[in-house]
Amino acid sequence: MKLTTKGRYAVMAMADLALFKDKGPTSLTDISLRQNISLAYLEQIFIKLKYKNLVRSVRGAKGGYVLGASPDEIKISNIISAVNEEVKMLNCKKESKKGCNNKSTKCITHNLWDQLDQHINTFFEKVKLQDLVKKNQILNK
Amino acid sequence: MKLTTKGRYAVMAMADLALFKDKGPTSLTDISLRQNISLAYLEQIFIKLKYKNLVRSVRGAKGGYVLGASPDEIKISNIISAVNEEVKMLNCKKESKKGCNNKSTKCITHNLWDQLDQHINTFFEKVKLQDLVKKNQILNK
DNA sequence: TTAAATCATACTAAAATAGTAGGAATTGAT
DNA sequence: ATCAATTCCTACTATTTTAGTATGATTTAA
Repeated sequence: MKLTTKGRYAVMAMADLALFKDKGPTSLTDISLRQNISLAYLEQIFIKLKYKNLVRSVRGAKGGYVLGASPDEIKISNIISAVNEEVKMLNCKKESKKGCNNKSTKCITHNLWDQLDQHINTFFEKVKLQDLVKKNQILNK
Repeated sequence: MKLTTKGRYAVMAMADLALFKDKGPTSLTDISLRQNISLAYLEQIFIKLKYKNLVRSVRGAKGGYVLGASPDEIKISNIISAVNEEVKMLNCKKESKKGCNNKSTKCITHNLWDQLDQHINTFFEKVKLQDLVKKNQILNK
């Protein structure tokens, strides 16, 4: 599981889009200024968001981005996984050369990381964009 | 929140210690061989584990490390936080220069990361070293 | 005395992260 | 038709983190 500023930026930007969704397309310049994120970096992030249909783009002057769905339909997990291609915390198969071979004591902790991954994903599955912009409070579900 | 191989190595090594806890001190050389982790790297990790009293060292020949408490008293969260000094996923105060100032839209996602952090910690708080080695104990008796 | 072990510190290679840079294409407004 | 604002695209780069090496000192059972 990757949880870096890129994912955080993506969520912040999406929340920003949600906040201003009734005012037409929001330009990355605006988001860049409001959220204090480099414009060029935002552009890269939005390419990925668009690819996953989380946003739609409006090109040209007065263009920008709009949400690809309503805020109560977009899960945080969707956003995170859109910008960080890797979702799994640990894949023993891929690390087989490093000693983890799914048997014996070498992979004692395999299940642990697997469960953690599920745990985090579950968390992000439950929280919608809507939850972030509504009173800035995330409800316990 | 940092979840890297260092934390994984630490948990693996502690699990290894737990498995062999009835056979006197376990040397890092043994762990290194069994878990396929560089010896010198393990040494650095164990300095930190020892500092947090998760292990006790026995110096000299036939020495090694023993658990600082019984496996059912050691939480995974203790191990992770011992080797990765930073436990918090995001601290807005420390990032104030980057625009997050705990107010307005700039910190929309603050609560989200805060809750995620709690969520992960809760998970690691619940799992004990004992839980990891239970299954494997049969195999190694 | 010796070998096996921890302890301590400094250095380094590799990878990931977080950007920059420089343009090309599109389109609303004048 | 032109211009400016915008997305789109690709490559490059600086910084930081991670993971690992290297070297040697200290301790202690045999």
